[in-house]
Amino acid sequence: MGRVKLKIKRLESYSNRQVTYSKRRTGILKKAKELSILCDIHIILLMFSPTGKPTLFHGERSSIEEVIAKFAQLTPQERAKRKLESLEALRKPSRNWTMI
Amino acid sequence: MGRVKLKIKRLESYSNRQVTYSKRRTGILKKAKELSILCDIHIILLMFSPTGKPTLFHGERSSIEEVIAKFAQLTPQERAKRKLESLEALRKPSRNWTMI
DNA sequence: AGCCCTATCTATAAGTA
DNA sequence: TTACTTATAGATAGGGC
Repeated sequence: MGRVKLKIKRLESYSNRQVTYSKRRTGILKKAKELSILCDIHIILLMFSPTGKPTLFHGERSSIEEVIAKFAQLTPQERAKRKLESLEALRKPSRNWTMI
Repeated sequence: MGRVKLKIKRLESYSNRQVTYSKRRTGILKKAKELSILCDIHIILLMFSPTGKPTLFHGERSSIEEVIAKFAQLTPQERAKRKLESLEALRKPSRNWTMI
């Protein structure tokens, strides 16, 4: 969608990967938000920049735990039992996150 | 991106939400795949159709467990210890999933 | 319920300052 | 580099089968 048609393969230049990530991150986040609103659905988008910085998007209706539990088709009982223990770390503050 | 500019709000009609979901799902999956390849990054996209059918995309380099563990900044040791127990259900077969 | 079409809107690759 | 611009490629809303 630019001046030139890109081949979809790993960009050679690191700085190019950063610039492209930055631009496309904005775009895909917008798409995820629009989709979640228009169609009233649960959605999770989790991605890492080339430098390793994570971005998490989830719809307004749901936390990441809820969506993943839904995906795993856990019953509420199972969910409570397991407590989605491994995901609790996601709630720890003071991380280099972008949470949306 | 169509004949008319859509207002980004919940679509009134259920059938319309389904149709729009189907179209935009294709689009956002393509974006996720392109981003993961171009920028050589980890990414997870998990979404549910209006009927509740889940779709999971993850880059070729990583499983959902790996990406989420990375996000949670678990060490390999922690990861092994916890075994990401709650996510094991994701591996169960014969679900109504689209895994990509 | 899909699957094509295409006018129209949107994202973005390079370019520019 | 940090934005901003814009020509162009890409996504999609509504319509037709």
